[in-house]
Amino acid sequence: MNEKKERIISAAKELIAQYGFKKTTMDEIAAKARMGKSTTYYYFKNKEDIFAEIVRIDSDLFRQKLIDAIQAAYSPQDKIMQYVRTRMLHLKELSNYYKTLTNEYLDHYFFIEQVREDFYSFENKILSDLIKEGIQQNIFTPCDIDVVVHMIAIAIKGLEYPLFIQKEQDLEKDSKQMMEIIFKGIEVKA
Amino acid sequence: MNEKKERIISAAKELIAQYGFKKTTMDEIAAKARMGKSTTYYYFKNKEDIFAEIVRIDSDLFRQKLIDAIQAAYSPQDKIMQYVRTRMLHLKELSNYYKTLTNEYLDHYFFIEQVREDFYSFENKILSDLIKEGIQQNIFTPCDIDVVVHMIAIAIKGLEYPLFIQKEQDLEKDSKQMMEIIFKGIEVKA
DNA sequence: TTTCGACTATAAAACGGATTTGGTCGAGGA
DNA sequence: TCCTCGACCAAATCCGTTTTATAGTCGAAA
Repeated sequence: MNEKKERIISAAKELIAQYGFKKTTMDEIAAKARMGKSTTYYYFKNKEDIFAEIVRIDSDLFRQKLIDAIQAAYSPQDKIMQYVRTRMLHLKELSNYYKTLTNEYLDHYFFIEQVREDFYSFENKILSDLIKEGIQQNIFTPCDIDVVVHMIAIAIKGLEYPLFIQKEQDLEKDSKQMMEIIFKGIEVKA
Repeated sequence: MNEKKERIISAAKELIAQYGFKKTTMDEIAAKARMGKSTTYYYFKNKEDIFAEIVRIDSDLFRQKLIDAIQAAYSPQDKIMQYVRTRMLHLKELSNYYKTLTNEYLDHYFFIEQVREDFYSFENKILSDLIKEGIQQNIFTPCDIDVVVHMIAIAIKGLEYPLFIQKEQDLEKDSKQMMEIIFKGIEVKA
């Protein structure tokens, strides 16, 4: 990516993070990037394209952080726990990306659905592999992996909820406790 | 409650269920209840009060169904499972009540917060008691009850999510599987 | 190849008058 | 005293119109 393109992305990123996609104008983006509005159209097809690029960058960053978190952990339990923890902690920082995934007024943009699906697949693959690994190591009971992954995904949705309604919550602690219960259960062992 | 009041409630309930609180006018409610608009003000302080009463009635109904479900079950596990299952299944039917609890454009009405808090306390109490019961019967491991209840509440939020975004989902199956995992955990028992 | 000012078409905002709507009041009926 | 309602009000909402803002184009020029 050349330097001009980066200037546009950088400007748009800041503006959109602060004012949202709709309230940010191409004039503002161009001004902040120190060029005429028309010039931005030399580098990007349209406004939506700029946004798509920003989301793509955030998405890659987010995934990399998740992968790093997993690799830094050892046991399958710890890997899953770090995955969930990292997911929660970074989600609120990556506001553009998160808004993209949740804000429904963006639904009609074509690429959004793609981004959501891509992340869903990514998450599904990671969790499936970790569960599989755990079963092979005789750490997790043999089970329907898809069901377990689906349940973890639901639990994550629940953990995400306070984020969604902007309620302050100890995401790290909640994530940890939730995964602990999913690992151990609450019944007395026979 | 006298007969006139019931006529107002009944009329308002149907209209609001169909058109929503905002789009339903006092004239319509009065007409459907076969009385002059002014008369409705003899029985209720204002429009909001009518709505509050409807929500209160739905709320009572909902709670009763939950209590019944618990009493029909035996083991603590089954009670909790039936609680969650019943909660999911009836939530979408009680549209007025559910909208009240989730639709944020009602946030500014004072009584809504109260309704939410009341239900939260109710749910908390029920779940706490069931967990406590399970621990006493040596079925659940001794643990921080508040944490466990909080985690179940989060799991419920996650299960609720498809309801919230109107996505079709097998709530009954998901509820069952989720609770099974929370009871048993996914780790191999030592 | 890159930049931009001038331009266009359309979507959104601003406006203002007409209408609707939540709520009050006092007269009158049971 | 309890209940009902028509007439009324102020505020909110609606709706058609005009004005403005904005995304995107184009051709000239550097």
